[in-house]
Amino acid sequence: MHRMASDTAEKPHRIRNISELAKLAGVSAGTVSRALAGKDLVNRETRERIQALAREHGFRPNQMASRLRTGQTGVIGVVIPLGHEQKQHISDPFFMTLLGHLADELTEGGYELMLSRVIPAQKVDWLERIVDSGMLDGVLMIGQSNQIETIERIAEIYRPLVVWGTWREGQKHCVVGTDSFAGGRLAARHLIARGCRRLAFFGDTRGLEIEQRLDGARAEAAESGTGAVIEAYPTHLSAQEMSDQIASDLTQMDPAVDGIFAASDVIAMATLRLLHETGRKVPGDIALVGFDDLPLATQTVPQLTTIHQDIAGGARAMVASLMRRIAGEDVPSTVMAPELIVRESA
Amino acid sequence: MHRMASDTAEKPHRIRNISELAKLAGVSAGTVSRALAGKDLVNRETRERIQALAREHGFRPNQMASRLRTGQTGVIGVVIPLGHEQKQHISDPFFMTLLGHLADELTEGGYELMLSRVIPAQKVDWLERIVDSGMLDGVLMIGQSNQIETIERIAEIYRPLVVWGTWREGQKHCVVGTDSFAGGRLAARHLIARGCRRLAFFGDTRGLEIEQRLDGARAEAAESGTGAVIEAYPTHLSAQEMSDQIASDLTQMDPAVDGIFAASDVIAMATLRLLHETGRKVPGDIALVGFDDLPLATQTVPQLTTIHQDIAGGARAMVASLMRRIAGEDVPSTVMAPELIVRESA
DNA sequence: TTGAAAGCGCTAACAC
DNA sequence: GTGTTAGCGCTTTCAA
Repeated sequence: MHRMASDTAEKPHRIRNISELAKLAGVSAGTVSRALAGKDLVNRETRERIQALAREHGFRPNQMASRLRTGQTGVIGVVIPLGHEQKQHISDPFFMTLLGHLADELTEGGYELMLSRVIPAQKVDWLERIVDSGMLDGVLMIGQSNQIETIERIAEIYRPLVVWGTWREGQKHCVVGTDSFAGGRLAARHLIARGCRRLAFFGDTRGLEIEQRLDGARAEAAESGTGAVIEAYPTHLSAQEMSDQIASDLTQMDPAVDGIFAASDVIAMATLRLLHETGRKVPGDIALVGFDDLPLATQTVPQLTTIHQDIAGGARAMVASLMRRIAGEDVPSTVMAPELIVRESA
Repeated sequence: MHRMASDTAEKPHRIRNISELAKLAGVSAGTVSRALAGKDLVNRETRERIQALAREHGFRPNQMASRLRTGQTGVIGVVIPLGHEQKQHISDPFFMTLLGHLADELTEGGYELMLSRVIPAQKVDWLERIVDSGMLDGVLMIGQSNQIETIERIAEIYRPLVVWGTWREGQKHCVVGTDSFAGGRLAARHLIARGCRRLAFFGDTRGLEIEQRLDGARAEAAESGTGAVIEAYPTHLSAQEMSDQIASDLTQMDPAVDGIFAASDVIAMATLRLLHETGRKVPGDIALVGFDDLPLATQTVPQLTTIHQDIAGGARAMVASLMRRIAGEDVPSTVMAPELIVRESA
């Protein structure tokens, strides 16, 4: 019944496009376009009148058309390739944290974010499809997975592409990431320094970054002159499988293992729980170092000693590099130094 | 500039649009369009020749143009409004898990996903801007925050909108979510059944869902006839502040508190650690129930007893409802039943 | 300061 | 089967 009141206002027929608004305002479409864009080529009075009219009718110019016309999409693609581990969920906390920061940065820069979670194995030309879609001003990739060749190939012909990941000698594409090898060294050095000699590495080395973390740790062990050794255990990335895998690794591995380097905080957290269940004290019986320094690393019992990656800074660097590449500049890769954060688990 | 040798193809000059390809193939643009779309109106031989040519030159039709023309964007907007808690990061695990599932569902349905993280306070017409952008076939919202009025207003005029959240009597917009009130009841009932009488609730009740969880718990306590009482403590959502807040709540609250209902697993996890630090055993000294049943709930020590929300099922329901709304159907809200998962913390 | 007109690249109705 | 044509809704010269 109170509804009647609102009907007294003449039913504002919905404006569908700029020329309908133009007709209403008694000007041409061009003028409306200019007015709505806030250009000062149009008379201030006319401009404000048109803007008011648009607001009143809830009209907003069609972005698709505008973008087609200008050739600028204002959209950045963020893609997460799931190459070697299809079960890996997009909700992987590290990716999500990075995605969050990316979203913040992009939004701030006035860009929209188009998210693709792709399984490269399903389509050979997955990346071509994305960069050639005509919908994107640039592409940000989270993780290289096992798709380095594809990335290199596309990077040759598509400049506005920046990838999160570890840098490798001689590569052509622009990456932003932490020095995984150095991170691995840091972890092993800490473990060895506190007396560990038989180390276990938990992680899926099919990914380049993880492989380099292991390589770094191995290099450190070898050069330590302590005779410390590292045995690697492949770890699946999906939650349940990871748990099962770690549980079985834990029972089957050499009981003399006194230190574990987990390739991520998520793996470390699962390991922590499983260790607790089998009655082994951390760090008393076994020391444990994680990787990433996610927020959750401070919430475990004991808190995780881990290798810090500057995720927010990385996101900023990715977006900054991408912007410069969109502008035509050639931007080199960014390698950030990892940092050991000593908490309680090692 | 003159075109000297056009046919010898010494340099694979990049094809820029459909008519360039048409010229190359010796057909019209229309035919190329049809061929590339795989329509069987064109001669199979011609079609294959054109497709081969396109592949050879790495040509892909401009999506922006195609979408403008057809009026179908193939893009779904996923928006996360950060109303009452601007510090809440997009990487909130619950949102991210839901987002992951949404991405899976949408990708499967052939849709792209455009992600917006918005702070409604900064722009009154934030939702209008999104739905009127002309870039989206539909919008999915994760969480209602304190923006119910805005959502209701837009839902009246924009049909393809589905929101994750709790359902409230008389609302107009389409939500998919768990019955928060029932979830609150479940948590309180369990706590009371195991003997707790002085309960604390940790959560930010400015969000409708959280408020209803508390209401449900209070209703259950009142009806239990046991004299159980619940005191609520507001909790901030950003990681560090949350921790500090809980720490101070824990020291200041009535020492007789024997059960805690945390509004989310993330809050529960932080509480667990803080309780441990102050030497209180869970569930021995204090029982603890979380909410959400995120993967991390199984990785804490002790594992979290929590209220399960079917996130994957919810994502599926959201996408399904949205598709039907896009098709013009009117789809009612979906309320899923919460489920108590008893693990170790209570 | 404004209007007219020419597209951006693609699709689909209508010819032939 | 394939070509022609007329836009989708907007921006931007070019004129006036």
